[in-house]
Amino acid sequence: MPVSPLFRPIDVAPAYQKVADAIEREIVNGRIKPGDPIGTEHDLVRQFGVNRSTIREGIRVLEEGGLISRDSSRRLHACLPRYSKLASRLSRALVLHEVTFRELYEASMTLEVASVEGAVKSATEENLAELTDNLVRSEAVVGNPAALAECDAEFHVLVAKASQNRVLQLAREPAAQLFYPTTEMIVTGVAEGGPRLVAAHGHLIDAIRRRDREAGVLWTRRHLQDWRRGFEKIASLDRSVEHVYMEHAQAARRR
Amino acid sequence: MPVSPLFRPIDVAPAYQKVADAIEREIVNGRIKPGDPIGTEHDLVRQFGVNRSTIREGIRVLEEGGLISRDSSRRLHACLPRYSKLASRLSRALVLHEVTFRELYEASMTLEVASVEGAVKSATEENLAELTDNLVRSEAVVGNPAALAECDAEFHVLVAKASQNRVLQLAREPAAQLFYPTTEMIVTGVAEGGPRLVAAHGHLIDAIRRRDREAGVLWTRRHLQDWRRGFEKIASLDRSVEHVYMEHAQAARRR
DNA sequence: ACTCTAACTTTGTCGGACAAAGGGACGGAA
DNA sequence: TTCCGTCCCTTTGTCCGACAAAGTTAGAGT
Repeated sequence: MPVSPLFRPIDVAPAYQKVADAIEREIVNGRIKPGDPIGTEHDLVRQFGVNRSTIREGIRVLEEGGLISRDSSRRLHACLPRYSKLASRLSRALVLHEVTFRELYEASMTLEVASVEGAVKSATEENLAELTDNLVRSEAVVGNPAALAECDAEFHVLVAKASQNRVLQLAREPAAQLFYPTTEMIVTGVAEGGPRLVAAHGHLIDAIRRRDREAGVLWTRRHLQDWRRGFEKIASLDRSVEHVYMEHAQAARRR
Repeated sequence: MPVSPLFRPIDVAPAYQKVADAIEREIVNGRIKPGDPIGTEHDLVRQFGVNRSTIREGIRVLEEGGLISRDSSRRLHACLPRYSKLASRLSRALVLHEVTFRELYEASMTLEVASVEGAVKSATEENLAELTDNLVRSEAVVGNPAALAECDAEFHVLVAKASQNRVLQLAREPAAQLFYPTTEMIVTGVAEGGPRLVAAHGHLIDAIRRRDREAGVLWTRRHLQDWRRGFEKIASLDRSVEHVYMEHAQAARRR
């Protein structure tokens, strides 16, 4: 028969984990706000009553999670986790899970269409200015695949931003980090790829400005189908994403 | 004038970071496969030629990133990052960014509909069996809000799994981790909420089995609109997600 | 008030140490 | 021979103390 619950389960966890959890709690529940200083390692040693090595292990955990970081003088402070850094963790995981380009393509078809729909509904003048600026820069580098691919990635980040939906912004980022690097390969291999890409961006901006949902969705679909056609000229959609693409994500994380 | 590029930039990073990067590279590019042992801390001390404290800090970074973990005997081995753990990082970030329930709702409307469409197209018999099993368990706890909310969360994970699209699975998880805990509050406060939820699940399984895309989309929309109506009885959609919901995510992470 | 320097702090790394827990080997019992 | 218990070794988590490099602060001098 079950004994009466005289004792609560004891929280048994390594000290460094408890340190990390304690600091995380204070940040997540808002008692420590982003930007607030955390104190020196020595402070934490005194407060938690554990050794500095233990504190440092706890700090590493939080740092990797993006909850705290070190400023120019290496002092600790809480901070807002950055989407691109978090997303690169996810990209890495997707690579390890050996997802296929088909999965990437189909998920992106959903996520990018939703982004554009959001942008059509909610884009501000500032968003449109950013997008237009991006378009101008894209046109200038249409013959340079690496630079154009980078512009393309930025363009879609800006579209997602224009949707004013941060959940969507975050949800699309991991796939995008793996998806858009291939753009470089495609516009390198397919001559008309660059101009088509830039033209599609132009139509998309236009649709967003005119708040024309139909057109936005249509051009997003076309844009992605272009990608697909280009990609299928160089590889099968059922190939899994390989580690080479991670180099982009890693570079983005450090940036 | 620019000097000729005689020297490459020196990679200046803390030793623990280099240790983490080196191990990460081996895992991501496949030379160390998930499940492979990493060796003891002492081994790594010898291989990298740095102090054990330094090795340990590097290990914490990788552990937090989900790339390595310790088995029952605390030995290190590479592993496939788990979606729920990664997603809880993202949920945490969303809370810190103070996203609103409206953002969560609108993003989920997209993500869950896409999941169901994928499930309608690709669900296997095994997927259907899992879903049906979940339904049976849900019916058994329809009067218990906490247990029902848990079943609901699991149901939608299973639907995403049935889509066979791991990118989508991962993309929807962060929003879901914040979204579904509210279910408990809703079915507690709204008497007919529980039965309606279970009924919707039943219709969804039916649609997936019949490969009826229209019905799948319809019932997903209804299901989410039910959530919305229920939620608006207890709070505004424009309220931001608060830290209390993180407790669920934290519990899920440790599980 | 401004600048330059010297003293102090903080971080990153190192070396060694020890208790607790687990794994493995060895020997004895069934 | 196979099973089981004990002893030893390894590994991890934690602690202590130390030091160089880089940054910060305070104070002296102009």
